[in-house]
Amino acid sequence: MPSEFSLLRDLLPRLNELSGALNRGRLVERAIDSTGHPLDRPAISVLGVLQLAGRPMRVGEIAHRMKVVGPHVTRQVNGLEERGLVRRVADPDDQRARLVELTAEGKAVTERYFATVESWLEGAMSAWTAEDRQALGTLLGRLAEDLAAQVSAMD
Amino acid sequence: MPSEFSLLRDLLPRLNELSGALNRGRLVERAIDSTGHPLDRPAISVLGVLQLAGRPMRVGEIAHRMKVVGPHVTRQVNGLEERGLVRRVADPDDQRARLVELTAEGKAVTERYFATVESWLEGAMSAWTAEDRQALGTLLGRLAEDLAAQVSAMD
DNA sequence: TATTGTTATACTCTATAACTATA
DNA sequence: TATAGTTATAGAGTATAACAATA
Repeated sequence: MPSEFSLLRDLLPRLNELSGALNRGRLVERAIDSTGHPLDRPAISVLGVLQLAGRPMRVGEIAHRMKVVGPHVTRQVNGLEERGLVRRVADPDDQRARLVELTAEGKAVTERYFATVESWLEGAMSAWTAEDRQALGTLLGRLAEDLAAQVSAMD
Repeated sequence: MPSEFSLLRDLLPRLNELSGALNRGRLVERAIDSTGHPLDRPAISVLGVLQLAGRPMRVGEIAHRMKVVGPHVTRQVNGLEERGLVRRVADPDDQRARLVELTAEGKAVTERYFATVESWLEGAMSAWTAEDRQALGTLLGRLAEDLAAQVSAMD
């Protein structure tokens, strides 16, 4: 009989391969090329957070979603503002804070980026059934949740 | 009816959450603490490659498996050698090259690390059925493969 | 005094370039 | 001249510390 399924031997290497395929293929970098702006990964990540939120956000809020610290977002926003992709506006509720919002060009750039990424994913998974897509999404979500719970339990 | 399953909305965020859960929890760093050596991620990665291969390897071979360039591995091996976790021995087949092999202490450290990681994975996934574990492994492997093929097709 | 954000600095990981030694 | 490895340097990404302004 075949030896039992092992998380260490059978699951961890798959996770490594996946992250390798994403990095090695420089998929993010190629999708950024399609935007016409020389952005880097954290910059496009800021744009993506704003786009998905669909509203202006504080620096601290963006940092929280990206799981990074504030100063890092400040620097990215500075660069994006210089390029005219975001602007800072006053926060009516708190004069200490300002809100970061996408400009029209920023929105267009982000939409081009997302469209490119989606078309590649569709290309890679064209042979997948709807059931398998759904199953992967569900299982991945569950793993992320269970790992987060495990981490909490360890603290 | 519910809107259709979207790779962009339903799969990509799950991948992000997973990588977030792994990084945010600093799982690798905690597992390293269990080894009793102040190693960093690339260093433990070199040890893991050697352990999984089960034989001495060339620097270039290690770099290939880690998907990084040679000089990076050289630096890691230098550090590991100073700590007595690996040693360099002559390659009988090619005098230009040397082989990197684990010392007894290096093996012990790697085994402690792997055991810790596995116990956490087991803890996180204790409620998972064997079928779901297997399904996730299979689907992840397939996704990694299909993405790699997509990248090849784009070159 | 607590919180939001910024500036300045430093650290980790990985890459490129130039060089040495052997094939 | 090609290949394996090393040394030195540089860059991207993110963190910590110190500070300013407002609550």
